Amino acid sequence: MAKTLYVGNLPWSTTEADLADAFRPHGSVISSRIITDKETGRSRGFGFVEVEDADVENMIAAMNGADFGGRQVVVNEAKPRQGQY
DNA sequence: GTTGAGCGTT
Repeated sequence: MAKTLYVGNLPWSTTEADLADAFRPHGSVISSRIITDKETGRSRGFGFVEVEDADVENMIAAMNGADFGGRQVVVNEAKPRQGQY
């Protein structure tokens, strides 16, 4: 099983690989995604990380407020999206 | 060559 984490306050240059690298040591990362602007292609400054259900709490505790590229990232459980059930 | 509160694609 997996859950999705919302990651905000990211530097503009952050990539999905950077997210995965940062979260991997704290739990099982299924996938990572950076939200980019459809019109400009630039990063919106936030992303999502899909991790194992059992590691969600540990991931948030370990990464929420952590220093990432010089900025303190915000990590929370993502809101449910349309079409999940 | 910019910005900074906010929840994403099939």
